[in-house]
Amino acid sequence: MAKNNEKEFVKDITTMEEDFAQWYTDVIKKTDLVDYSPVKGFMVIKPYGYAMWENIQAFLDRRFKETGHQNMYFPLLIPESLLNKEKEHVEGFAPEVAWVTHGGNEKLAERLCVRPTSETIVCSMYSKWLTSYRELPYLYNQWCSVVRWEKATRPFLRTSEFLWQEGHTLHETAEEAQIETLKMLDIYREMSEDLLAIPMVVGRKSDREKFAGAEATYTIEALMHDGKALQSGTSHNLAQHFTKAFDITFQGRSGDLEYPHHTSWGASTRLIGGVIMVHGDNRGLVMPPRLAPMQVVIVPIAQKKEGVIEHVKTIEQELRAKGIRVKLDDSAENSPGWKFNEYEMKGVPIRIEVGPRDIEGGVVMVARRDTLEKSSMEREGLSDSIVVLLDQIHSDMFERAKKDRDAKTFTFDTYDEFKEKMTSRPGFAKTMWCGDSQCEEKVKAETGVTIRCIPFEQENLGDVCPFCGKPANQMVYMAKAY
RNA sequence: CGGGGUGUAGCGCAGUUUGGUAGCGCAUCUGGUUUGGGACCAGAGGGCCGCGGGUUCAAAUCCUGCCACCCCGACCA
Repeated sequence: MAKNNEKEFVKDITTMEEDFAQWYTDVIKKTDLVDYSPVKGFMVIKPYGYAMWENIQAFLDRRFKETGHQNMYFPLLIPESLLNKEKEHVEGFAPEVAWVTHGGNEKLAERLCVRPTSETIVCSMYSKWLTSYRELPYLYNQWCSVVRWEKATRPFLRTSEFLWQEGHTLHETAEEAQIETLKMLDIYREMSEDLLAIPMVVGRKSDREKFAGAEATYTIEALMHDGKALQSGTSHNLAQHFTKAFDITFQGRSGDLEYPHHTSWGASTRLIGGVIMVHGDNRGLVMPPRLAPMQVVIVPIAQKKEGVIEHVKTIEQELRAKGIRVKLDDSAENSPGWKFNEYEMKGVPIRIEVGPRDIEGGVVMVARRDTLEKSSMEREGLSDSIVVLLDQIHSDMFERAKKDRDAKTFTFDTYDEFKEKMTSRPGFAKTMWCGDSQCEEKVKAETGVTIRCIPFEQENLGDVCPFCGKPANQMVYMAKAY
């Protein structure tokens, strides 16, 4: 058998080393995850991409419900007057909202914005509903899409419309709201690690980077292959900013009227972009097994030979009975070689090849997408072996991603060293920081690097801010961001 | 909003410099042989060359206006 030739396999995909942005575009197009629509920045998510989103939804939705949340649905359109009620919020979002100005041919008396996020419409409804502390907490979530008129768009990473979920909760006390904020952040971290196999840096946003209208924003941040960071989920403690602006009150235990404490949290289809850029390689996608729409593909060899199809069908049924998402590709149109390449590009975690020789020997050939290793396995007990292997692939992928992230994480002593390292080998920079927004702004203006996160897991790297020389008592992660 | 690029068959592209029958690869269809890393042979179909105006005997090609998308920056999940 001919040795695999790298060039032969990547003919359709630009290599990451050559041009990372082009690699990303090639991968999503060739693997049929999305297509561009007639409207700039709006994309069609095709079945293979949407199945990834469905698996993310299923994981999160289950965890939301396990933690007491219920789904509901709020309207797409928000009157301008509502959007304007919270000052910081409207300043943050006004530049990028889409407006509806006409109904049919009639000009509307008040224009309506297409939701960029739903805090305002949710709060206006909550203010009608809430009366007593006995009704708290409000634990609601919605699955929907939002629109933000972006100037520069990339499929999944930044689109003008994106799918997400947004949770909106009300609590009697500040302590409860803070607990909720962190609980939901932790569900995002758990989803990322257990489903996507992506290690996250977890912590709080600086004031400059926090959500418009939030008291505090918490975030999970992932590092991509090219050394840029991706904000992958956020949870906001909104305190009483919105509940006061929208006059949401309840009669408390003491009998006095009180404002509830408020949280919101969201994760979007952007996560799919993260999966591609954390795990992908020059052959295309590498799907983490629990997220993969297809976990195993079976490719029969010499399938017209007597008994081959019948044999692979028994394997298919056994795997399916174990709850494995399996596809048997017995189409006659394409050769086995074509199928190998196709499913490799699509990132299917395990490929099983079965031909007359294997049937004879009571084995199958099993190829791992993540390592590209190919070995033979006993036909007897195969489905159990595959279940174990899928879990092994998940943890190997997680560990590999973590190693890659750690290798791209660095410390430094001087601002010049920081600039040099950010240019020559971009990634996460760990550093002490003074806490001054002006210092942060200056670094961003000069280098394009921002504070991604003030991590919960702090380390003591000294007591001076290397950017301005002022005293510093907190460590931050900095990076260029998507 | 600045800089760059691209619009030609379902997809990817050549042809534009120097105007003269609209091409190539893949895909599709027909028949046959194949199948352990993108099979082969023979045949077939498929086009408002982004849109509008102009120059010319003649425009994918030259001039002009517009539109769209992609990439890189500034702004943002």
